[in-house]
Amino acid sequence: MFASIAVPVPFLPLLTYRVPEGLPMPPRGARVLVPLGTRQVTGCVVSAVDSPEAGVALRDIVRILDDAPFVPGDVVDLVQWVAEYYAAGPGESLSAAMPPGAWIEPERIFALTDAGHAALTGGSVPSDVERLLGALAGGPASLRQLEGAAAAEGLDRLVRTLVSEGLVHSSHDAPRRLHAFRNVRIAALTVQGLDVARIAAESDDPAAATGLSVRQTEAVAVLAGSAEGETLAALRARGVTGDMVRRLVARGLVSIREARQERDPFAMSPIEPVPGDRPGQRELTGEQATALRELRALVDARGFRVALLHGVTGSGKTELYLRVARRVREIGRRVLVLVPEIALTPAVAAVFRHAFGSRVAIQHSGLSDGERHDQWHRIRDQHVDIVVGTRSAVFAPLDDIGLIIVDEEHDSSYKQEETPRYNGRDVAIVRGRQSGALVVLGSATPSMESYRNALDGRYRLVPLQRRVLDRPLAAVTVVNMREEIAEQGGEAVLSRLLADSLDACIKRGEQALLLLNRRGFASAVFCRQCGDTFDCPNCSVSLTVHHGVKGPGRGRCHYCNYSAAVPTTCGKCAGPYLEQVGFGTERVEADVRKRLPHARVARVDRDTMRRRGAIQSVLSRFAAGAIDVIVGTQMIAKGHDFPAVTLVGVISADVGLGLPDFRASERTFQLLTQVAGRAGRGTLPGRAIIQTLFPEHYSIQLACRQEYAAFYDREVGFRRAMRYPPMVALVNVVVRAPSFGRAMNDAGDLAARIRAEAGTADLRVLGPAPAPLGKLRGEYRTQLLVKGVSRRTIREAVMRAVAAVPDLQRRTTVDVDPLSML
DNA sequence: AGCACGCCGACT
DNA sequence: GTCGGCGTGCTC
Repeated sequence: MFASIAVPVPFLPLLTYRVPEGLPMPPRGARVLVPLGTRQVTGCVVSAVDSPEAGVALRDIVRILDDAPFVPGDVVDLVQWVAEYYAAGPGESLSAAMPPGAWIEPERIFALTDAGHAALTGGSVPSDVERLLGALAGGPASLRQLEGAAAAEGLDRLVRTLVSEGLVHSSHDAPRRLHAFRNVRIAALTVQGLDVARIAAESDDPAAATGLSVRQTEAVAVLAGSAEGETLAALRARGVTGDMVRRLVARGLVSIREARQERDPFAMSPIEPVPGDRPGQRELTGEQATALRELRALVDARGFRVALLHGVTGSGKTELYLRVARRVREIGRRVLVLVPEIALTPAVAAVFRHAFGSRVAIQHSGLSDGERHDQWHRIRDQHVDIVVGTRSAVFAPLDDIGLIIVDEEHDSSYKQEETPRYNGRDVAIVRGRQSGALVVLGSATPSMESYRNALDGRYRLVPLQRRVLDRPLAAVTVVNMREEIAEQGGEAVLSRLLADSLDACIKRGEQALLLLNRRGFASAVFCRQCGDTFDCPNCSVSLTVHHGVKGPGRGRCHYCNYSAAVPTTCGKCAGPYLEQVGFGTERVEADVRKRLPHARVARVDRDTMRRRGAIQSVLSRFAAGAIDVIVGTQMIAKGHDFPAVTLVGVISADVGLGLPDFRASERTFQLLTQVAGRAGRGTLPGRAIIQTLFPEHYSIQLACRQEYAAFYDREVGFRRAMRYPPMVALVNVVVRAPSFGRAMNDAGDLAARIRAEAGTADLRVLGPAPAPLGKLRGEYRTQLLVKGVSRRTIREAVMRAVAAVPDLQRRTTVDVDPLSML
């Protein structure tokens, strides 16, 4: 018997291992311990193999870790699809579906051989060898343990030498735990203990009646109050020490059992739906009712179907999600809800939790490993009917899925920017097909891909064109910043209109959001004398000036985190005329504070929101009215519902437009539409002010008028003319090398090979060209864009070309359906 | 990704 | 002379 195993090592294909005599064939999805080189790693069974290919010496499975599937079979299927489609290894793809703690790697253990003992007693060895052998004479030890005993310098090399000389033997330790559950110890009274408790309770002098000490009698009384027992930690809090418990156990009055304790993410930060907004109870608009009827019919049909729910901001999509989910539960199937970044949009999770209670699990990267692990196991053990999570939740071990919701389906955070470079939305569709589910893609600004599919009839288009309660859309004003600069001079951050509106807004007791998709104080520093810029030494970007709390500020690289003090004189010509140009959120915050000293301002970006839960705290203070203005990056544009916000200011709509990316217009349109939708969600009318240097740009114009269809038509024409997605399939290939020349050469070589591999297929290779980030973390990067009709053809040509050049594989990244070209 | 091997410059 | 840097190949 043989098994095909996925191991968590990049680029490695499925490997075949022998199932040793006496062991059963492990089921598909079970984890096994296998030897790999000198290591022992966890692998996952993908299939049984009858007759392996000749040519490789097969090794034995060391141990079977699960006798039932760990990863469910359909998730293994899904992962295999991901591996193939996104040109990633089977093992690294499977890692995306694994809970924390699932990959167990036994440590290497070293022990003295007979020859080692002899060498130690013989005494004719160098002192460092003698010390190491001496440390091992006490018993086997791991490298970490040896570090304490022998010199750490060159330890691994020395150990390796001794292993090859036969003085030391190497093996692997047995994994101690196969799961990362947290166990707690619970103390409870035994039958005798209950008797004693009763005697104590009936007596005037309990201690004398029971023959125990006063303290022990108290402890018995405490335990008598809880039939299920108490955790040792809880007892300690009530003055019962561990020592006392031990004494009572010795007398046979108390027993201790181990129990699994679930780490509940909801317990840490209880989330309630926004008060005043009772999901699931509000009466539906006619449009919502029609949409609901359609979606319910698709649920009842129990077949695979994709619906694109195109609803303007504030049209009540969440309400619909909830009601469709209810229907799915009524027919006994399960629901998967994907959201872009749950840490930023707890609203959806709260709504589902509120409606469905404890049979809801959440899965996202903001959870601790322990919480994520426990949630995963709850799902797999069928304790959950609804999973709400970010992109990786698409691999949740949930059975019989009848509905998959992808909220804000256009959002770029569905794309994973490391291998496997999958798009959660697209994987969701594959999963829906696999389990015969309805997939609902929801967005006010659908991606070009999804809308095209809807127009072509592949997806059912379900429109929601009106806002609930017929609330009007925000009135949008575009401010031409060129005129503003002419008036104000220099670098205008806040236009007069925005500053005045902000002032008036706060004076009325209302709230405002200011958006700028760029962090820091200033974007760059340059010398007016020689033109030199203050750049990152490792990456091809200028350093961003950050001020932190006080002081002159530091330049920081947003890609590699390099940081240096901002110089006062030019590093090249030593001239004193350094100028800071461009501005980010820190500068906006400072300007708002200066112009509106009475305003209570908070900044929300990656710099201020490092701490876990920091966002929650700012958002709840904002909701409570303790903050007037939030200045932030796109973090604040997503999903939140703030009824008291009546003014939204976009400091610069041009940030995204400058990027060398064919999706720049689409992104700008989406962001502006979303952010304008943040204003006026309560009873008060909203207003949005958009500052730009290009007031005529179609993204900006059409976003202001919320004209999605017109934007789509315009943009699709551009994509067709330029042969970009969704009109063609696109694969981005980035080659890294220690020098620019080598990166260019290798990429050129690769381009020629891809063209040769493709043969007559309809395929075009653009490049090589320097990647938009030509240098990153000290490596030079060049790029090929491969366009074609069939992804399969492109992928196969690229894969064969890469494989043909030795050593290129580890320096090449293949991105199928890239979302960002950086 | 590890890990081993092997080549080369930098020291005692 | 060895020590230790890192480029290259291999992992059933």
